[in-house]
Amino acid sequence: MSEATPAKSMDEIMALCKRRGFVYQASEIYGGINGFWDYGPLGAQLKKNLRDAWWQDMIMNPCWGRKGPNGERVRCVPLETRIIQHPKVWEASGHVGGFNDPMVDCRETKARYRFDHVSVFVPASGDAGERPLFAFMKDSPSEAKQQKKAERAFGAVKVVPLTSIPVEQFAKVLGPDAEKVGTLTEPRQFNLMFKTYIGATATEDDKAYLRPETAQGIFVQFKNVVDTTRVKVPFGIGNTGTSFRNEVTPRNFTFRSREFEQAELEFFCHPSESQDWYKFWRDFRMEWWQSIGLKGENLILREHEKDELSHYSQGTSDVEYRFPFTAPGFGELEGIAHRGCFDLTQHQEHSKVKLEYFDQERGEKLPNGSTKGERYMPHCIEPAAGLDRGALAIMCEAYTKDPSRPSPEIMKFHPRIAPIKAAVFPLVNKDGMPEVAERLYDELNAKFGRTGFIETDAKQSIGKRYARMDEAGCPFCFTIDGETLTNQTVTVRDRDTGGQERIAINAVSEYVKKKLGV
RNA sequence: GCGGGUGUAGCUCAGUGGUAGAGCGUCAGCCUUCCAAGCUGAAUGUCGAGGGUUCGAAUCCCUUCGCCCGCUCCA
Repeated sequence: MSEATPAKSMDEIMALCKRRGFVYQASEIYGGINGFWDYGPLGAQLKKNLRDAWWQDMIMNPCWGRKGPNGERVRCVPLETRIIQHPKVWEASGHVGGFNDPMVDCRETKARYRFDHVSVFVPASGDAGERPLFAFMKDSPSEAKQQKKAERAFGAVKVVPLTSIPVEQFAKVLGPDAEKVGTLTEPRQFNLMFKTYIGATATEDDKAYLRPETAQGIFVQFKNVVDTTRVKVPFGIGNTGTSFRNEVTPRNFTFRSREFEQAELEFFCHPSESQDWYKFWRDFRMEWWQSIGLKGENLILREHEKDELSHYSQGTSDVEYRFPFTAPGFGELEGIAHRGCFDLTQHQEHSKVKLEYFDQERGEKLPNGSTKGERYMPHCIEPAAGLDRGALAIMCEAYTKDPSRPSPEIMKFHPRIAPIKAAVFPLVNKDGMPEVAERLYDELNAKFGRTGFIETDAKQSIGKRYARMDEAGCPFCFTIDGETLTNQTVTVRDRDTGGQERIAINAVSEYVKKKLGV
């Protein structure tokens, strides 16, 4: 951790989130429920602003109107797909298999292993008899240690997976770092997908899953979007919505929640252009997070190593933020993955519906001037962002402690994301100031109320009202004072500096408009 | 799932067996012409929940839940 960014206290951030109504524990009056968090009034608006910014910059005006690597405007359309999909969707996507890794625990060492990752030294030939079998993890210290023991016991040894050993024989297995035999539990299933039942009878035949990602809904509707709109590859389909994962250990405030919201774009392109688009999206997504306030060295773009990649991926990058609880490490905000044609191919195989795209602009030129066309399976670039993680990163980044100020805790939100956009205060609650404040408040609320809260408050001292706005992250406060009544000017107080300037009261709307970028 | 810590007002916390507390915040009033100022007053708790021991439990014991840290996990 560098000197420039002193560690922020997660406890203090969480306390402020509760105190000012950003985040509440879900079902708190019943004792809470592990892995679930609710947003209070300010948090709900903050997250909506984040979601709206994504929607605007990814779908309605993708990449701020910038041209893609093909030299044309980036084109995207929205989609809203359901949390519950046909169960076969998750078989095709690989989630049913992948979300069911059986695990074994060691009763002695308390270690937990993925069942299919554990190997065992057994005699090269014949039965071990009453002698133990020596379990180990490949490429861990246990490998050499157990091999030594096994060779002493059996002479020649061979390696077999633990999955090939009948559970009845586990009593003979010596765990990787155990002293006694028989400490491994039988393999247990960990279902990372939430299960539910469709229909009132709720039998096993009615089983369905709550989606672990929004992406599959997009792939499943790819053909409908192509057939019913005038989109042409390359283009993207965006979808925001709630997903569910039965995390083994929900941890770190809202960072690893069991219910969370994603904003995913699946961008479809010709295989030959896919690398260019991958790089394009990777770089834009990094720039986008920076543009909404995650500036500085706490945000990084990290390209995955080859051995980190999924078997189908030809490249993945993460936008990562250094949270107080990950520092000096980073936590993932968004993954930008080159998924190749894996998903569409999988769904084509499982559904038996052709999902290939017929590209009329490709292929050899015909005498009449048109082209012959080319049929291919589009490749897909997937920028998949976590909105709750984004909101959390924004809150952590915004949280600033300045003991030199009378109100030491300040949320320095980017104006575009700030849940409270502006506040209007009469300096004192008399002499006609409240009436002027009321009129200005009405004007601002009518013009900017759709972007967030506009506040007004005449009670208590002006310092206290400014302080409250600092903690809530309101970027500007407009104050009506004695001078307003004579020359029609107000003061603008800047949240981050506490500095003030004086502007004409009829210029306030324009000022806010410009600062909010709306 | 394991181990450690923790849970008292909105927030931070004190309270080790004998009437439930403080600071800050919140609210009301007064005051106040620019930064949590001052004065007066007020509200707020099944002491995380359940059970037990005891004449009596926030306090001791058991169970359970949440949160934090470490392990484990993270397709």
